[in-house]
Amino acid sequence: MTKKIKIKKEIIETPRLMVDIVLFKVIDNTLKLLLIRRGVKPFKNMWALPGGHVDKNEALEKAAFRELEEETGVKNIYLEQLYTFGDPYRDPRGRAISVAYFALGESGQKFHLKSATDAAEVDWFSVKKLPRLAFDHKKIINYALKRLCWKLEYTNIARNLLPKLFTLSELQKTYEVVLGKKIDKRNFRKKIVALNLIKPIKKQKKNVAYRPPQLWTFVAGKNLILDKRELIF
Amino acid sequence: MTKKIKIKKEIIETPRLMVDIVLFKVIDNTLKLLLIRRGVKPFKNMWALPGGHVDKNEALEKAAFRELEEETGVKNIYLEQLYTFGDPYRDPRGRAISVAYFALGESGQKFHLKSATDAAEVDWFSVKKLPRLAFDHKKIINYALKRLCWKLEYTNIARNLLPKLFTLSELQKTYEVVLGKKIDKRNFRKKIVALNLIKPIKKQKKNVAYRPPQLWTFVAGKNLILDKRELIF
DNA sequence: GCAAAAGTGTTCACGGTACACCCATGA
DNA sequence: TCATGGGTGTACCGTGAACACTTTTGC
Repeated sequence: MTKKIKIKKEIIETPRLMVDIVLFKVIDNTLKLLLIRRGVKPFKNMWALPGGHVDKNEALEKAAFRELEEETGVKNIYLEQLYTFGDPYRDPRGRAISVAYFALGESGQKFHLKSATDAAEVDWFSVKKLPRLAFDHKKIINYALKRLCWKLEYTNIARNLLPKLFTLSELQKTYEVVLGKKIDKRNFRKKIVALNLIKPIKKQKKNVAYRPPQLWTFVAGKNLILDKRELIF
Repeated sequence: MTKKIKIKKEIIETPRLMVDIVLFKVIDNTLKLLLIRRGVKPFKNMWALPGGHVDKNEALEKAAFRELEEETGVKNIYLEQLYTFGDPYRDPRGRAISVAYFALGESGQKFHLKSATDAAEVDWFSVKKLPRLAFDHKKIINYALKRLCWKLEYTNIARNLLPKLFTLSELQKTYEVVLGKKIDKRNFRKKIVALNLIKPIKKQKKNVAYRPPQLWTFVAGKNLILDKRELIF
């Protein structure tokens, strides 16, 4: 070890700080998330969440965006902080805490997945068929899944899972896939429309071999919490 | 091997990791929180949240308990993680991120407040009359207040603000003080009792100059999320 | 005309809210 | 007997859930 390290150690012995990102996306009517295959030790060749170290003067969120793009090529997504995992033994290399981020990609959006030195492979996995995961990433994912389900029901976060224009059936399908349950079509439409979060646009979807559906778009340009739960964030 | 050392070197360039604690308690029918007057620079003599550095191999929650006790003498409280604040310029000494914790003390509980070298003074402040605060602590407190209001309505977290035995009026008062609004007595009782979270015990409160009230206690030994919101955590 | 998804209303149960009076005790 | 907080019930409204048929298009 160099002298520099020694000095730093004396000043403040602080844990390493990292970010990990759980990126969800609905693909083929399935809720999927993005994983990388680790190209380096520890857990080499095992699947893990994209993530890495926070730079000395880098905002946490920026580190999350950067690591995601470096390791997977993904950018332009919705991102919010999830929870900070700090178990002293969660990383075999030594103490490291991870600020986990929760991210959503638009259903239609094409990502140009690319791998990197430390991410030998990148791929989408159904949340129902996850491989064994490195570190405590399984725990982080479970937490993210709960957050996603909750936010879908009590916020307009679905906007980040859908393209600008969509049909009510597509919206409903998104809810069903994420929540893992069937929803009554009439009740769903009534409720969603009553919330005034989406509005119909003049166009209809064309060239479908059945009655052309109305296209809708989200009204507000930002993410909202519905009713009293505005208190949460 | 050389490579390994190189990685270590990079890792050392990590932000400092700290914890801050927002401890709430109801005193004299007012929602208060615990602050320290800083005994050291920066922000010397200014009021701030209790908190400090996380030790190299210390769990985050443990660091929060430790710092709180060291700086204020307070122990045996309810604690949960709130949010991680990581703005690069939040600390004038240089990059530091803070994992904020949210804590609750029992209304009757006596704390032996004591000051320390870095906490020259310790005191409770009404959330409505807070002094100017060091760092971004005002922001952290606002966030904690929202979390508290929300959790009070959708979880049984009130258990941590009250002593083992309490009257329904005391419970209602706690809700009113935290939420900052009057609640109808009959509706409150109906709702609370219907939730089956509390049960009456045989004893009544004695030596009061009016009809002696029934004493109640929380049923479950742990903290719960009510109804569908079990999804959140 | 048929396949395929779009679109549409009513009924019922339950939880939230508004609202006012009598009760038990100590002084 | 009075002052003080304790304790109780009913009526109304809005939201959530259950449930089935007609419509519009492309082929």
